[in-house]
Amino acid sequence: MAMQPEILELENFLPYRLYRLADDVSREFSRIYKDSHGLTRPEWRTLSGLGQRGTMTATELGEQSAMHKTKVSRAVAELERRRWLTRTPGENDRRVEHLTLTRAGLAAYREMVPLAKAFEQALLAKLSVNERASIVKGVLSLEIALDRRQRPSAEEYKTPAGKG
Amino acid sequence: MAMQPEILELENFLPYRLYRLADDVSREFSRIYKDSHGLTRPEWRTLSGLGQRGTMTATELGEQSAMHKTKVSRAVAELERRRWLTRTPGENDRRVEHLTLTRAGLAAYREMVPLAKAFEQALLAKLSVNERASIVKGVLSLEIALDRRQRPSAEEYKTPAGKG
DNA sequence: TTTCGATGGTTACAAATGAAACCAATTTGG
DNA sequence: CCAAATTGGTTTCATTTGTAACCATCGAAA
Repeated sequence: MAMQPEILELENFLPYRLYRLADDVSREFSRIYKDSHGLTRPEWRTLSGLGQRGTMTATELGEQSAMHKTKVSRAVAELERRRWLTRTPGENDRRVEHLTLTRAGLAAYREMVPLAKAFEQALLAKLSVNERASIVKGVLSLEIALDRRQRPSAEEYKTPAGKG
Repeated sequence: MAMQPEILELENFLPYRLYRLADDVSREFSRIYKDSHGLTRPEWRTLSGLGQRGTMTATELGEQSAMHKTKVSRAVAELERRRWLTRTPGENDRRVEHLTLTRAGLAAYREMVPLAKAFEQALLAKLSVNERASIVKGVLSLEIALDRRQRPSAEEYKTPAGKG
């Protein structure tokens, strides 16, 4: 075996491929909230988190949607400015603020959820049944391996609107 | 079917999970080039690309490693400042610059490649054989679905881009 | 009570990023 | 040959991001 210097093939390097893939998907998806409402990703995640859970504090939001304190803080400030959410001081603990979507915020959320789901379905629809199973299983296993998994359910990725 | 407003579960939303996963992996991996040499990701990719292919122009580098012009430009400037690469004006076309790693740049590259490979192996080693197959297959299928796949093999890069 | 250390959240500052303007060399179409 | 459009690459400027410092409140301990 020749001792030629070891070469790393960037195009086949998993961290690079994952990043690139996620970035492409995310960029594509961002149209949904960026083009329609001019939201940033942290803002979208905030809206999404509150729409999903109803009420959270900034810290909880950060945990749920994997955002740093400062991102949460700024996103919340912007959504408040738009009057898409309100802050309610905690009764027991005055440091925390309970965040809730306003009617307007909820409306925006409800408008975007179907688009988001459609996006995901369209993406998965480009794959075969086996490939769908693979990406779901693969991603989940890596999440577990990194001990970063939040919720384990994978049942939802079965099939987009009919088999095949 | 109840008419409750549609909820999106962020934790199970593929674009979000992909992004988060890639971000975690990438952040973890960045120690290898950040902690040891203070490189940024664009700088690492530049080093990696040139180490792999030998010589490229800035445009080619951007294509290979999915970086915007400006990122390439700045990364190249920094690596040049470190004397890790040199620019050679194109003979036929004086707009382009052929970039090549210096001895020092190559040394850094050779030092980091085994670490990068070890990182990838360690990551994959946390998965079962089936899970490994799944993530590889799943990622590849999505790359293809997005039509973003680069070449899976470096065999085709043997020739240094001589026209025709 | 007072003090001290943690915690929730914001802000200040520096670095990284992207869009667009820009410069220079090159090609194209008269 | 020349003017316009193109291309390779850099720079400027505004935005986004992360780190760290910061303010206020809280909980525990003395």
